Amino acid sequence: MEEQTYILKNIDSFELEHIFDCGQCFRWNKQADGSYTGVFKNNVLNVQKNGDNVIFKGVCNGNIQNIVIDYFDLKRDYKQIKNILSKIDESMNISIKYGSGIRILNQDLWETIISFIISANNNIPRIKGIIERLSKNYGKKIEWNGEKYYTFPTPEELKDVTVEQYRNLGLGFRDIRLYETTHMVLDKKVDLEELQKEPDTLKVREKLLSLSGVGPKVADCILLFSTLKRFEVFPIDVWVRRVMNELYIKNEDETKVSKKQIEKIAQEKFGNIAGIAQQYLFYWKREQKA
DNA sequence: CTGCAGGGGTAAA
DNA sequence: TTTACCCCTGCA
Repeated sequence: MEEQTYILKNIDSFELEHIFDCGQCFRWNKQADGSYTGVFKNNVLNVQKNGDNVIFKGVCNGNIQNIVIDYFDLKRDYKQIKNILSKIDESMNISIKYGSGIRILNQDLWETIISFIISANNNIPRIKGIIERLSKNYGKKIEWNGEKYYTFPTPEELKDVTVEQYRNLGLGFRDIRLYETTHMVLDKKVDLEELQKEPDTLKVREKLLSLSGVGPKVADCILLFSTLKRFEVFPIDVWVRRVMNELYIKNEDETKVSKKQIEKIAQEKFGNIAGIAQQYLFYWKREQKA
């Protein structure tokens, strides 16, 4: 594959740190020069920001411009979304200023499912390590710029992998979940192409929940961060619970705040773009702590 | 140095 | 509603 370059000029709402460190993806790594390199589908890309211009460079399976526009959700008007959300209240306004360059990536459905199964009760460095080892062992190699990269393995590529082999990669108790989900997808007990076409979000959610290792939080992450693109869902993890309690509920013990309570407030305040609001709040809260 | 809690939850009891 | 679960890290 030949290297391609694409330059976006005068871009609005696009910050590398915000996009890659807001918890939606696991395969983008910061380089010494501040740029990020990542693998998605059969593409390896380096993204660099220079003033208001963004330079995309890498090897792509297709036209780099089309691929970038799709993956980075460039057709969506985040300025308008931020306008709406920032008027809701002052906390939302502050968190949006903090993560003003966030964009929700269009990530491959299969990769998102497996990545977030791995994320359960886990921390980011370990999640990233597991995904890299999975790719290195079972994905396809792509060489670019003297470096080796590996695509995320397809269900077919994981067909013969045993539970024990997963365990040896450091999956821990998630080994069986990965095995079961892979075979449910291979056997079309859950048909990902059908899922992609299904308009009813609740039906899609139900299907996702039937997968092994997918509970409410993971299902919502898949709905929001993959090509399913459901911006109305509001994934609730410990950070989101924390920030929602601090801002709106103010319970002495945040662990006592129910999911339903948080969901209701999110729905009332943020409506059909609650998922994006969640990203601003999550990034804001998490970076403050870090 | 050893011990132990806790981490972007889930499934089974 | 409560509890165990793999593995790694941070900290007492």
